[in-house]
Amino acid sequence: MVKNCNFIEKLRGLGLRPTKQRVKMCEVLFNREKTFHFTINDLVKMISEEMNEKISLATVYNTVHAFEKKGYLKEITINSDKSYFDTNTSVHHHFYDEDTHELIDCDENDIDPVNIKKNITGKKINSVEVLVKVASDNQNQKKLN
Amino acid sequence: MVKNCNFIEKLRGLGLRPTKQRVKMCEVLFNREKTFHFTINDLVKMISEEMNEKISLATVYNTVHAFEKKGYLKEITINSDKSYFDTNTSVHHHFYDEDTHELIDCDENDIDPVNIKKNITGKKINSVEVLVKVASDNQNQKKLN
DNA sequence: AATCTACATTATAACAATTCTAAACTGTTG
DNA sequence: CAACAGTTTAGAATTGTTATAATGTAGATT
Ligand SMILES: [Mn+2]
Ligand SMILES: [Mn+2]
Ligand SMILES: [Zn+2]
Ligand SMILES: [Zn+2]
Repeated sequence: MVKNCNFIEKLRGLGLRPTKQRVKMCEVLFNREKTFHFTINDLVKMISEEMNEKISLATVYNTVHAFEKKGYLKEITINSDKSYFDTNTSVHHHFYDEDTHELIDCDENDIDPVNIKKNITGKKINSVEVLVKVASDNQNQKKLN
Repeated sequence: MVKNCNFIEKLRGLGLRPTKQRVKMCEVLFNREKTFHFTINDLVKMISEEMNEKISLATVYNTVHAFEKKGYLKEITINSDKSYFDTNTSVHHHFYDEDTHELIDCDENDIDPVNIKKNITGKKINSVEVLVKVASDNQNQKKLN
């Protein structure tokens, strides 16, 4: 799903009919080098800009959830106002820029493995994810006060 | 705010009038040994059970936000469906039980300090929080398949 | 104690994100 | 080319949250 433009076959392979809406969404979502983090609204905006025909909001929700269910998108919880999604479906860490509300993926070199020393009886660990919140280091602005 | 029942003085000290709604909410929220994680709905339910008079939903929202602003509650983002709040306002890590949807605080002994090796130019780190998702270790259930 | 006023509570409306519904449409199979 | 299951769609419904504006009240002022 990460390679080039034959999303039609890829969708079929997932048991999803390759409608033009889905193919367009694949292009927007998966035809890129880097991880993409987005909200439904971001996505609707991008699609309507790139497309001459309009795509229904319901379809965007439907398709995002279909891709999520198939394991090609992952929901990321940053803030309870709205859902974020991520084309990087692995367990991974994030930086979150509180000024720009931008998410940045970490790779293995960015954060050392997290050492969990507690275990909860009868429970196994499914994921360990770190969220690092950053904001502008406003030394300059402080001087203004 | 964590001690006993003279919340009236404590509220006044914060510049908040000690109305009976606020005092009741203090009792529910802060009269406990351990950290308390809750949603607005949890709280409304608990209050209406403990109280003979009813309290307005708007007041619960107002008061939770007032306490948050004063630094006695912290919003925790677990899931984008609804907001969670935490009586532990420090930067700290959580275990999240995906079966019971329960949050458990970590203390310093539970997780080693997280070593962040990346820095983003012009940005400073405001917080580093780990979310460990756990679920029942269902070896037994697997045998049933 | 009565009055005053800024702050609080309340019911309800408004709102935004998301999900549901049911009718119209379309990709696929035979 | 049917026929059918899966898909899209507009709009309604639902949910969590915030705004509004009328009423109530804590605490100060007289
Ligand atoms: Mn928030
Ligand atoms: Mn969710
Ligand atoms: Zn990511
Ligand atoms: Zn906590």
